[in-house]
Amino acid sequence: MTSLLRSYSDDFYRRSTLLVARDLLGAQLCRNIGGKTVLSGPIVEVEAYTADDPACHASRGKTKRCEVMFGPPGHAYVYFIYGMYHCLNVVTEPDGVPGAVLIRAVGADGTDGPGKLCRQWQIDAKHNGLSLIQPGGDLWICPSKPLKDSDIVVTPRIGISSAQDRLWRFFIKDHPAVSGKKQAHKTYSSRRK
DNA sequence: GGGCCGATTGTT
DNA sequence: ACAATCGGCCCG
Repeated sequence: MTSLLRSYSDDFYRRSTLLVARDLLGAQLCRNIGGKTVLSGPIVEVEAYTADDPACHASRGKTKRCEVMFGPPGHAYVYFIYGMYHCLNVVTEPDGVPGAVLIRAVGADGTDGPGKLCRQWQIDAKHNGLSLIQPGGDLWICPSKPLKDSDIVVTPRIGISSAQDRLWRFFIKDHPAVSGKKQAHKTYSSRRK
């Protein structure tokens, strides 16, 4: 197996949030804890959030919580939700333009769902704003062979009440770690414009 | 300062 | 269907 000590540069993240979301599927999310323990697994489920999107934390302007989304791409946006969970996002778009991809599931033991991923990988508010482009750091993302469009499924995003017409959730077809399996879906290659 | 709500999850 | 659990956000 090839080394995990590689990572996407900020050029990868300084693009359309929807493209970054799609391209993150299959990439290896990697985690060092205390400088030694390494966790890793392929990203299998993501969601996109953008500036003109009513479901996005940044849609009504910059606040203390979401300010990282307005910063440079390739950094972690970690927020606290429902009084008990953290969720991990990757910041996208050029510096000054908000955008992020929510990491909903990783193909490692028991890491389905964004809340459980952060709990099990010990990701919390102290990682908010952290750069993800240093291989071997606390948290980074290692490139992988691109997936075929026919292996990707799109659906509305989970847990939001607005913008249900946007098919901005992407996951790897038939992957066991994907959450919310009962949802209706379409293949990425047949998505409507 | 107060009240409401949430990009979740596990139980009833 | 609903409880757990609490910081963020908006209003006043």
